[in-house]
Amino acid sequence: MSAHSNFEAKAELGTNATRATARREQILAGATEIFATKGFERATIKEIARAAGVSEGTIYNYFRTKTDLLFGLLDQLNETDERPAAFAQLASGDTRQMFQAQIRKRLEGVGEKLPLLRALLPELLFNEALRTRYLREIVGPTMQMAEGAFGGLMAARALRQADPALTVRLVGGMVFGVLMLEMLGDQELARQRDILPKAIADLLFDGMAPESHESSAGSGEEAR
Amino acid sequence: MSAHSNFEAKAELGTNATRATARREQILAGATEIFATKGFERATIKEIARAAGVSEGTIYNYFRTKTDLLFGLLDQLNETDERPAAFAQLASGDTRQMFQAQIRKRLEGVGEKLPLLRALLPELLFNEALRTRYLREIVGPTMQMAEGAFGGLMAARALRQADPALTVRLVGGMVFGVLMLEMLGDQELARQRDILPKAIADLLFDGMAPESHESSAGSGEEAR
Amino acid sequence: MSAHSNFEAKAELGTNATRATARREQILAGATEIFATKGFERATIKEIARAAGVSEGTIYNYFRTKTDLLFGLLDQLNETDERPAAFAQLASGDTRQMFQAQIRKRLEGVGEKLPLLRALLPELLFNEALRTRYLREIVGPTMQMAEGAFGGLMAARALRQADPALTVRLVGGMVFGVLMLEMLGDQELARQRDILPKAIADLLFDGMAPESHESSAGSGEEAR
Amino acid sequence: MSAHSNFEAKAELGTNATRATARREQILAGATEIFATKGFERATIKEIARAAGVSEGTIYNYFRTKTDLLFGLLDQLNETDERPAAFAQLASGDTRQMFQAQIRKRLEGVGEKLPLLRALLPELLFNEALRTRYLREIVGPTMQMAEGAFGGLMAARALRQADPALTVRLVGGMVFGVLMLEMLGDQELARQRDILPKAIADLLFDGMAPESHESSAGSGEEAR
DNA sequence: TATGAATGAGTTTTCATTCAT
DNA sequence: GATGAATGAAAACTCATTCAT
Repeated sequence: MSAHSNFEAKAELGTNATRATARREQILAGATEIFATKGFERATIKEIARAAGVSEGTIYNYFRTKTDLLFGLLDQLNETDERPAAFAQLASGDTRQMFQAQIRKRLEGVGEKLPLLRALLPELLFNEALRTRYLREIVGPTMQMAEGAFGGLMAARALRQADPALTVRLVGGMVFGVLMLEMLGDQELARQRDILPKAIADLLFDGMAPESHESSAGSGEEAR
Repeated sequence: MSAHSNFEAKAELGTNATRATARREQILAGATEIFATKGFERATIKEIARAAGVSEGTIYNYFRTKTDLLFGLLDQLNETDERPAAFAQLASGDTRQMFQAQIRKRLEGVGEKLPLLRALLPELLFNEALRTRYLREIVGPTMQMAEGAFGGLMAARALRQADPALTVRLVGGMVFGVLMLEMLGDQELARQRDILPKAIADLLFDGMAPESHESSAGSGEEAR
Repeated sequence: MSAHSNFEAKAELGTNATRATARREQILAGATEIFATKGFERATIKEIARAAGVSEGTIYNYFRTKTDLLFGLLDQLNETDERPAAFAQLASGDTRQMFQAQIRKRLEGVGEKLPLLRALLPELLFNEALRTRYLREIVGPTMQMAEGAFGGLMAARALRQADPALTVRLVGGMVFGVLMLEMLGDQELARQRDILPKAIADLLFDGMAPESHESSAGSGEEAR
Repeated sequence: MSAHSNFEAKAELGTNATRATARREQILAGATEIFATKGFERATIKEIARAAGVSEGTIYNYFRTKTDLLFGLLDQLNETDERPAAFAQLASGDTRQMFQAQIRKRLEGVGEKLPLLRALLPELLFNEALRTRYLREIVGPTMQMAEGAFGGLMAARALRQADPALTVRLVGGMVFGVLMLEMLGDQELARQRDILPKAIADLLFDGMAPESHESSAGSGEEAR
């Protein structure tokens, strides 16, 4: 997204109510871009305004402070999320296939929101209020949903017996950590990105039963 | 570490050469404390000086800029590391036990350096030079060593056949990600912190072979 | 005067010409309220608009700049003034009684306009143009009229012989200064506010003649 | 005081302890000058810094905020005050002469501090905290002292019988109000400034007794 | 005429860095 | 070497004013 890509956005604005919403999103897009590039503190309102195609003053008509922009990003993260549907399907069909597909979808979804994550993550470590809201609104619900799905699979003997809460955190942490490693510039991961879902699925399901071993070796979705 | 705990450090200084080194470390300790608490940008030299028990001017006798302090932390991360010895032992004895112990040790080691990590991590995302050095000096060597160890285990059929490079990243990412989740305030992980090494080992080794299954169920180090 | 008390004023407007005038006054009322509360600089057009029940843009249809609002207040001060009649009556009847009554009336009049005064006064010190107009249009005429009245009284031996111009300024200054002391929060004055006119009259007339002494002690209007 | 008159002040600084004090006063002098000229809000830190001969940053090494500068002025007003001695002498000698001399001294004293007053006065109306401190630290003590002195005179029959508290406020208000009128540009007062003390004394003492009348007419201190 | 969103100049304040002592 | 006062560039934020609707 170029720093000037939003300049014509004004023309597209519709009714009075939607204009405000559109303007808000326009600004948040600019903020995401700059925050993700330089981090929250090093980003200046001037830059964000330029990237969003508005004046500095306008930003303050929509967000009370620079920090409010950060919280605005959280809201956006919330809105663009279709977690609910995501895990529901896990329980049906060939579990391993479903799981692998699910992981792939999650990775892609996160990939799209990577800039948003890069923008938020460092601040989450230092801003207590932001962290609390993130935990309550994003991490918490996701974990609960996943625990349910994992618990279901385990009950159905479709997954190795273990503590669902812990397992979910291990898998979630793995996805999260692998993503961070990639953000940090690990080349190997970038290269093998396509086999990642399969590798993760293998790790989880190989422990299930003897026959799962061959499945790991020969079957499954090909890396795209 | 209290903000005033270093005030008397000056008295303990020895020879001329070591005095300078000690002073450097004194300053880096202060920097770690403050960076970890407030992040790099929000930390001020004044605060760091106070935490380190020196004056602002003195800091500039040892570090050219505030950013150099950050790079100084990297050096410190390097020094305190005994990675070499760490993975060497993996190849011998009961692999699973060793692995589990190893993971535990790693987690504890990282735990000690958590402040250092909190201080560095966010900046790694935005400071290209820092990131490059981190990858070259820390991540790279660690990964290579671990790849060697994992590769050895796999060759000895002591670990499930898979791409060692990818496996190492999955495991490393998991440790890393789980740590981040905990830093973000996940309560469940904090509660189960002691079983974590076993859970990770189970995940890795259960996929191995039929007999490993019972090992997962009955054996193993108890949670402390 | 509540911040929302003027919202329905629009409905009461009459002919085209008076509508404009009414709107002007509506705005000036809002300006007075806010200026008096926060001072000229700290008052914002947005606040004034809200207090006046109009939009910011509308204010600029009636006043070219924020400073023009200030000058508008001067005009209002002029209009509400019935100084002419005020001093005329001084020359007749029991001078002391009349004087005392007059002072009381003046104090009450000023009391009503206190917000206006609070709004204007500080700016008078720093805005040369405003001050000049204030002197020419308000202070000057008032002083002249009062000088005439005082001069008349002195000529009629109804008042101690003295320079009328100076005496008027002493009395005017006293009224003014006492008012300021009260605005600054002096409690004693607030408590004795009702006897003030008598005390001032006593001060002025006791110097007249021997018999005025007892008048000071026993007679006179009671404090309400 | 010109905007650049303090540039060489730095050279005159002495010991470490006094340097800080001198720098503080240097800054307060600049603040007084600019506040008195343009008012608190319109004054900018940049201007004050230039007038004080320091950089903007330096001001913030001595005062936490712009408002703190204002409170610093209050402190200065306190220090330069020799009220205590002032009223003590009233009780002795020819009361009227003493009083007149006292008023003259007060007027001169206030004259010196006129810039300080101009700087503070408008803000006193709108800044509650400032006003409270001003009342407690300046107005209150002054009034109490004067009440004592006036009460003493009245008890000694050297002054017309009246409520001392109210009388003090009338006289104080008169001095204050006359000063304001002069600040507002009244020419008459500027012209008669020298006779002011006598005129005020006359007003107060003529009400005393028959023989005081001639004193008012023929005697007394000549205008300088 | 009335509206209120948009603008950007101008303000206070912070803080890395320098340098005289 | 050590100190910490001085500096001024740069940032967040405010608000009078404009102007399209």
